[in-house]
Amino acid sequence: MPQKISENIQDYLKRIYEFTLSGSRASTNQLAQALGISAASVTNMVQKLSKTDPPYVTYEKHQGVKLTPFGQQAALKIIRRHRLIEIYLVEKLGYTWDEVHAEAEVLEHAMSPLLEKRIDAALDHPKFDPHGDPIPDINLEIPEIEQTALSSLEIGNKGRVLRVPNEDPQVLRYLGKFGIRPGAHIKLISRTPYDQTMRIKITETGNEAVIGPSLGNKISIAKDS
Amino acid sequence: MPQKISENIQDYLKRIYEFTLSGSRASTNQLAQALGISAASVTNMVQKLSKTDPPYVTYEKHQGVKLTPFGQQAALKIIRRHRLIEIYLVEKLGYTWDEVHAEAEVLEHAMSPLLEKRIDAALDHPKFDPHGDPIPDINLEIPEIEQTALSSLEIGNKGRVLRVPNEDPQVLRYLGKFGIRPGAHIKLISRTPYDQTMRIKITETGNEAVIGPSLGNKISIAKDS
DNA sequence: ATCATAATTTAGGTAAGCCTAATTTTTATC
DNA sequence: GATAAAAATTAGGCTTACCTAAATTATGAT
Repeated sequence: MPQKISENIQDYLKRIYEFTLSGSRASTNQLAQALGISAASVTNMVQKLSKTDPPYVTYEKHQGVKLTPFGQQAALKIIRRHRLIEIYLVEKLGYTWDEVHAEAEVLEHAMSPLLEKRIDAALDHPKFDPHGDPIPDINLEIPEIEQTALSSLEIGNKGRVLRVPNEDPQVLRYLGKFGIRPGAHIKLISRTPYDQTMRIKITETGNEAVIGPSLGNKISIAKDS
Repeated sequence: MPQKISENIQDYLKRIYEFTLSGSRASTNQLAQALGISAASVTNMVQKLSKTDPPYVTYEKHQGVKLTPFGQQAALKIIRRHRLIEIYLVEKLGYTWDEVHAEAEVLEHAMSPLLEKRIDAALDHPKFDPHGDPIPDINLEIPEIEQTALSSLEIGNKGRVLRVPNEDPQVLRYLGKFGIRPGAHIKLISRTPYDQTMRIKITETGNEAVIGPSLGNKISIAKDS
């Protein structure tokens, strides 16, 4: 019955997109926590999003949500803007990579198609944001990258960092200190049997860093063959 | 009694600022029209804005509103952002001067203090926006400029354009076509007695342009002595 | 000064998007 | 497969910022 929905759809869609990347559906609770609102509110909004014309999501009670193709386009549109802003702020305005996420989170909603185009052009159509996340192109195509978790690296083997988690400034500053950034070459020194904590060496800086297992799972690398 | 008010205060404050520049109070109807909402809504909001702590405006029934010093600071803060964005878009992203107002109108609300600082620095602390409007500095001081309306120029006399109206893209494109922009040197050729329509010559381009009286009143110049 | 008209305010109401509390459904364990 | 715990939904409410219609106040022309 309803037709149009507000601004913050975009936040819902982005989160749903993230949570359903792996193929599973996004749960009400997951979304509530990620969005910082109550589960009841999520249920409510999700029902609306499934009844627009066309619908943004498919929703079945107690089964979680999935994006429709239409919803996915909408999500990718906003993700493209978010990541373009991030890389722009770093490249052109001297931001550090731990500062850009929060800023982009706000700016993405205020970005016109024209501004998107100009920023894209000013950066010569960048393919990745500062954290290594791929930027959907103008047609919202997103390149598939072969990547594995840092945690799956074997001791003594080497790899190249592809992406790091992007939301927590503290983590980003920690990683930055050691030179762990997209493009950095690393080698796994050791892994404790008890808690899987890793020591890795960063080729470019010569530093060694300690990475816990949960962080290790969020850092993506390409393994050296 | 109330304490905090929403986002769009800023739009109210900006408009009130503009309408009270000349010293008079801003009327309910004026604001309603400028904001594209009903007069009743303006009355309502204005009452709220006069009851915050501290209040943004002083308001007396049927007498219109004025900004308090607090409200004026808030207005200048957003005007600074608006104008910084405008000049940034022109200087760094290839916008034309008729495109930037609408864009800035949205972006100004999404601009963090850090972004403001970076943009200000990237442009080396610009003093004017693309339309010649002064940009309040970091302390929200706004330089007073000696200026008069184009319409007050005497026939045969010369002047330098200081600012042009900034909101209507059509007008801006018209002016741009003749080279009428801040800094341009002009000479008044003639003025019809009947409707005060002026013909002016632009030194830089050699063009002649016809300017009606209402537009002539909105273009500010410095008269050549 | 009166009175029509214009401007403003008041009253009452709506839609969005959130909330808490109560209820229902699912899930996981014994 | 019963049942306790967890997850999700429904019901009912709140706030913000808008609206229209009706009432009030101000203004300006005679």
